[in-house]
Amino acid sequence: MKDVARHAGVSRTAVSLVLNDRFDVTLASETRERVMSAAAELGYRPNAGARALAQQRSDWYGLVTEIVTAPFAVDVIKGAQDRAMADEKYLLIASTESDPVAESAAIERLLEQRVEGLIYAATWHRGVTVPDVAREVPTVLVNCFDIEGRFPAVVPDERAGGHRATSRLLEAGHRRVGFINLDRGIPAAIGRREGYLAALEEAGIAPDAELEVTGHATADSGFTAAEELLDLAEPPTAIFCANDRMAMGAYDAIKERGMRIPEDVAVIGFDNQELIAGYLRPSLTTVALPFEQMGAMGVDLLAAITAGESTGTNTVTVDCPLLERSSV
Amino acid sequence: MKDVARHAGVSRTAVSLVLNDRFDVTLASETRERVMSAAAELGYRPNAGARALAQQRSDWYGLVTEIVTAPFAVDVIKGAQDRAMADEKYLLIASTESDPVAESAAIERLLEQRVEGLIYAATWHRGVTVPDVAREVPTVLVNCFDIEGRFPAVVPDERAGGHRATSRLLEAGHRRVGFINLDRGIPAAIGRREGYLAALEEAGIAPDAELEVTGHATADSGFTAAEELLDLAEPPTAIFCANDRMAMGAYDAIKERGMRIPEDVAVIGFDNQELIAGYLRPSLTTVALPFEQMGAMGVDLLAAITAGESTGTNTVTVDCPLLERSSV
DNA sequence: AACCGAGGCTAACGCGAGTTAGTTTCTCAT
DNA sequence: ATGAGAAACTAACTCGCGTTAGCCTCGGTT
Repeated sequence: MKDVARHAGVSRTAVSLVLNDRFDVTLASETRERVMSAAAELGYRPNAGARALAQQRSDWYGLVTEIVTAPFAVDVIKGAQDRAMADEKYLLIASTESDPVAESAAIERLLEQRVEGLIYAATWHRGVTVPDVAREVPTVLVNCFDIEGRFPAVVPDERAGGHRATSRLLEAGHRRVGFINLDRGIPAAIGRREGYLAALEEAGIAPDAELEVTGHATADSGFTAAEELLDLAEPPTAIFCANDRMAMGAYDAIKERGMRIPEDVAVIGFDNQELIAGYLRPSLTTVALPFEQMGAMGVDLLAAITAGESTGTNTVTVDCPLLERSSV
Repeated sequence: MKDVARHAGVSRTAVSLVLNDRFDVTLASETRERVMSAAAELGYRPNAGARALAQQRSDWYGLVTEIVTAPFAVDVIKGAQDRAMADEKYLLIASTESDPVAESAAIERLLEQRVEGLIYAATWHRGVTVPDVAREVPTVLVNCFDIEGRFPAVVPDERAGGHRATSRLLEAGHRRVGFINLDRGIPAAIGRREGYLAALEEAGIAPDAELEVTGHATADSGFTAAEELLDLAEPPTAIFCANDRMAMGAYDAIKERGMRIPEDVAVIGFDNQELIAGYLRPSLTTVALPFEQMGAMGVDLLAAITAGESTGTNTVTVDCPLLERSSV
């Protein structure tokens, strides 16, 4: 900056004023131009760190997530990143393996970088305990919620998603809709089931306990669960699988019996794992978890909080859209 | 820091010396302790930005990658992140959509943050053109190489991977090994084919052009290609698919004919996309692309370069391990 | 008694910016 | 001719920290 000043024949102050578009201070437009061209000529690149020091703000948010090769994490990162960039903010990403100690350490490192806020994202929707240090700056949870309710959170609307999937099958004319749920207790299992039952009720269909089975989130367990359903005296004509992996197993079970999808049995999944849903044959209609949107929403919330526009510990739910493919 | 100094009754200089473990300067150990406890008591957290300014080094590397949402990208990030953390370095991640303009802009932003080096990672192995600005700092390419050979690169050993996959099938006793390759021209297709042919030759088997077909990286094309192979007068007893998605399609083709995997036809994939390989039934034996390792290696290379230990534009190849599952 | 060196510590400068209080020059109305 | 005010700049301080040169004290030598 000193060089630019010398090159333009002005003070360093002037350079700073010009480069920051400070029009409240009067500078001859001829001077402004001289500075601008000097900066361009010298290839001047401002030092973001020095600016952060002087301005007492870093323009950074920290994103803490269990990267564990989970395909989900990336979408959150991408959503957050894009939104942050639009706000001229940067994202410092810290990956943890959900080891509480390492997690605290990672957050402390982010705090040393003077992040203005934290986004704590989980790879699967659940209650979490956020390290105490996180309270030093505004913190927003994404795809998870604080067990003690101390932080604002952004979570997917599992119930609406389950409702949407089930309704889609009912609209297609199915009356016996099987449901392969996830292990009980987790928010996804609870919410999706509520949605399933609500949709049935709205359609005036009494729920049949026989049609509800539980898998364990794997393709194998989906296979077993689907067999169980197809073995019923009065088997379902459609199956709502609480995740795509189980749907993948269900596909095998259906095909092994020589039945066709969707003609004989319609299938709908949940999660929209592209690699599965997009490449199964036929491609899988499924409900998407809005990771990207949640990431963006997290940044928005953080921005609102740091700007003092929002506060408190409210929870925002994000809609889960249905992606129509060929299995219904 | 000033507060800590006051609280401990020493100068700020002393605090700095203590906190940085500068034992070359003599300080009474009693003083050191007083400073340490004062810092702990006040919950002092150093300002990384200020330190960076004073020391003229940021401890940051920039990681530029396209569409972070590709399942591959995460592993590179994770590998790089973990290795960087171990070196007390931080990673600033910038995602781009492989739009040259946006890419340059992203790199410029990283340079403003004074990153000490850049890692430019691609989601699929290929030649790329890196924006010129990248030359301002040490830059390493990961999973891609500079068309003009100006940058050092870390790439997977496609040939060895293809060789390994084919050999595995030959060892299992197969003599007619089909090969569903990717579209010609890309490094993955070329390398994997070379490995395939080399393995055949070593086993004294003459390559049969009939056994080599081309797909287009999708499950559907894998299905079609597999049908083509199975329709041969003398069909293969094993199929090496150049990626897992095509293997997914091949599975369907094989199963539809009532044949079993691996008893009637063995299948081996490439890429190790967990969601596919791990959940197919039977699970897919496949060759893994060492993304995590390449990310780590990228950081290592960068560290070596900035330390002046390495230089030049050499290309490092990383081995692709075979993951045994149940399809062979 | 004068000198010396080691131990223990700090004043002061610099890193690259933003910001404020002030100075100088010019113009115009009185 | 005299202010007064606007226009056009700049000196100097600050942010939080690392670093160097130097200061002071004290014990031991010659």
